[in-house]
This record gives sequence, structure tokens and C-alpha cells, in this order.
Amino acid sequence: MSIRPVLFWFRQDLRIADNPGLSAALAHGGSVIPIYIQDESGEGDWVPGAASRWWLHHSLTSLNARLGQLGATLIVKKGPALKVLQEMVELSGAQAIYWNRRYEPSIIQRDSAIKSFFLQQGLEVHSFNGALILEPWEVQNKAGQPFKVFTPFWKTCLENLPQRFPVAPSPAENGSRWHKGPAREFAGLDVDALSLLPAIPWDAHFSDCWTPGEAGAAENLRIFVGRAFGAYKMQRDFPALPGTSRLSPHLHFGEVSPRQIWNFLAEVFHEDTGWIRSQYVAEIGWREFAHHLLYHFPDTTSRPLRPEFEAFPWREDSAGYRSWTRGLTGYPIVDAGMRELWATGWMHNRLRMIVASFLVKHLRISWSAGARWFWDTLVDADLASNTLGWQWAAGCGADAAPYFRIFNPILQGEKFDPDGVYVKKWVTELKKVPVQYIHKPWEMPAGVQKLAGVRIGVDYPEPVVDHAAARQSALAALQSIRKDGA
DNA sequence: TTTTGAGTTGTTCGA
DNA sequence: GTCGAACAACTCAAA
Repeated sequence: MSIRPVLFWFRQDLRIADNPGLSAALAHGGSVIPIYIQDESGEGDWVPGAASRWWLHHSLTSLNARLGQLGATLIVKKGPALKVLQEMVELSGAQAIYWNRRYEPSIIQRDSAIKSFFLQQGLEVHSFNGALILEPWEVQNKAGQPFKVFTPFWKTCLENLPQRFPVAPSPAENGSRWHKGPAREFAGLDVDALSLLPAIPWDAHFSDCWTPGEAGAAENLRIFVGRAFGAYKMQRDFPALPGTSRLSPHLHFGEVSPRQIWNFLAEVFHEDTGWIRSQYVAEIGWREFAHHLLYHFPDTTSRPLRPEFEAFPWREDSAGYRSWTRGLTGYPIVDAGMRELWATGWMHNRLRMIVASFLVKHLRISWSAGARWFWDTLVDADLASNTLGWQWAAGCGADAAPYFRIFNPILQGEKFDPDGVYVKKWVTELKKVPVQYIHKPWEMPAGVQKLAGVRIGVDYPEPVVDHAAARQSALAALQSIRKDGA
């Protein structure tokens, strides 16, 4: 009796190591055909943005090379996933399909349909957790409901976690039963044929900042834990310092999983379990919480979790929005963040809060517009985290910022970039501005502007809004949606 | 069921 | 300059 092959469908789990679905496929007994499908029709309203596609291109290229070293060929396809999988099943005679789960609403819908279709056809279909510490349905409060507050959510998670997670056996340990044969056997495409790279050369500097792929992720993790993990709580808020992990895009594409990070920390710290309650691990917890919320409240990608915000008086302001996207608001810390995003496909977390607060509170432009811009420009764009982050900033989400928490872009700059090093890196026209003016350059007297080689209002804009006035206006708008109608 | 304490990341004002 | 209080009311989670 010959054993028919099995398909392993790569999605947002672009790694070989500790990949539960892949490992299970390799253990099945049949030879394994690895496949990647570009299925934009399945992504609903959230087709991956330009920066994300750039990352995906390089991550797939890297995965392809790695599989080649292992003696396997990645079959790259394009089209609706169900149709492509059907073709693959017919061509290969596969008897089983394996994948790791995703949690976006439209993807859950698509994958459920695919699963029941093939089960009806008499195939085996197996899906796994390759992306989360705990899946959204594995955590609930004592009333059996999903959590809406982070602290009790994470506390509950931590009470239910092992010291180490079991590691999925690697392909070598599984005997590497890859399907042999050229990609053309299944009419596979080159990664290039997916046209993932931007048409305009906007990504010129991305490759200076990033090494997409499993090896880059592992290296990044090693360096972060070796150098910055210990001082994370102290340094993570200072964007001029290399205080953060920069693992977010690697995590989004599954080049490394949170369970691998967990196990790595457990290994590094041995008996000393203090790391479990560290600020960094809590940030991993926020990623989990974001997935928990997206799964249980799928509408939140476009609608506020707190319904009273449906009535919030957002402004239409295309000029203001444009100044925000371009990094030309006249507030140096905001502009630096937006320019870092444009240049590198990433923005420091402190800056994400500052620029988000500025868009929704100072310009009073809807958080959805900001979420869309981030979606298109972030290499780590993730529907769960992006939705949570923007609703949090706008005050309309879970654990939202209180209405009165309106970031002052001058104070935030002075607090978290005291020497202006970060601002000067990204807003180069302010390079020679004395430090006492770096976060409020409009206060520079004419003589100082001359010495600094910059004319405010000519070489660098005046503030698009006055902070105090914008603050008052935001407070009034928030007052207007109060439940008591006062 | 009712009650109680608490809730990522802040700013401003006045003493 | 520093410090504490005020800034809404609500909802969540658990006792």
C-alpha cells in the first residue's frame, strides 16, 4: 500500500523550526509538499499593504532557500486558496492538508470553509497553533466570557502556562520526508511572480534595517536578549536608544513564535524565573490580548468597541491628514516618527502612541484613517495589534486611554527624546537647532533660526494646530459623546 | 447578587 | 522646580 503525499500550507508561519503544523505533516507518513498561496481574495478588507508585501517577498525568498537546502521545493501559487488547494490535491493525489491557524475574521471564515470542503471530500485536514502562546478560546474569565482588560487577562494566562513549551520536532528529526520533484510539476511560480515589491523604489532603505526570514529573526532575538532585555523597562521608551526587540515583523510572519521566545528566555535564565513577569514578556502578552480581542470582537477592525464612539465628531481634514502622513505637522517628535515609518517600514512604540494621539486628538481625524496608513506602511502590520493600538489611542477600545489623556507632543519629545537625537535623525532640517528649541522650533527667535539654518514656515512648517486649542477642542468633542448627555 | 477595587504608556494646575 | 490632586464615568473581574 503506497502512502499518498500530504500538503503543508505555509501562511503566517514562515519558519522551519518549532513549526507544529509542519512537524505534524512530516510525521504523517506521506511525503510532504510545502506550498504557499497568495490569496488576496481571502483577506477581506485587509489585503496586505505595501510594506508588508515587501517583507513577505523577502521572507518567502528566504524560506524557499532554506527549504532548498533541506531538499524540498516550495510550491508558490496565486489565487483563491480553496481553488488552488483543490488543484494541488488533484495533481498530487494528496490525502491530507496541514496548516497553522490565523485569527483574522475573514481568514477564519475562509479557512473554515476550506476545512469542511476537504473533510467532505474524505481528506484529512489538521490545523495547529503556531502563532500564539494561548489561543483566543483557551482563555476566559470566571464567568466564561472573554477578557476586556489586559491585566486580569495576562494574569490568567500566566497562571496556566508551563515552564517550557514542548518543541515541535524539526524536519531532520522527522526523517525529512519531503516530496521530490521540480516546482513545474505543480506549475509553481517564482516568488518574483507574486509582484510583492513596490512599483516605486520607496523601500530603498528597508534592507538596511531588516533581515526578513527565520535566520534574521533568530539573530534578532539573540541580540535583543543578550543586550537590551535586561534594561528593557528602563530604555524601551527612548526612541534614540536600541531598547526594543524589533521582533514585531518576524513575529507577524511567524519567522519566530512567542513560544520560541518563551522557551529561549527560560533557557537563558534557568532557575531565575523573574523574566516571566518582565515588562518585555508583558508586551508579548499584549500581542496575545490583541488576538483574543480580535477573535471575540471581530467587528472592531472597523467599529469602535465602545459603542458611544459611533457618535464621535471626527473631522474630515485631508490637508491635516496629508501633513501627518508626510511628517510635516510642525511638531518635530510627530514628524520624526512619521518619517521613520516611511523610511524604514517601522516606528518605535513610543512614537506610535504619540503620532496616533496627535491624529485622533489634535487633528481629530478618525482612528480608522490612521489604522489604514499604518496598515500600508508598517512591515509589521498586524490586524489584531493594529486594531487594538488604534482603538486604545482613540479611547474607544479595550482598556482605552481615559478621555483626558491627550499627549502633549512637546512634553513627550522633551521627556523621551531629551537631547533631540531621535528628532534630528529623521527631521534633518532641524539638525542644527539648539536643544531648548528642538521640540518647539516655532519659538526660535529669528536670529537663532538663522544660525540653525532653518526658517520656520519655509524650510520646516509652523505647527498645523495649536496644542492648547486642539486639546480643548478634543476635550469638548469627548464631552459631547458622554452617556449622560451633559 | 452585590460590592469593591482597579484599570499600559498623561497633562495641567495650583500650592 | 517639585509635588499631589484633579481630570468622568464606566466597566470589568473577582470576592
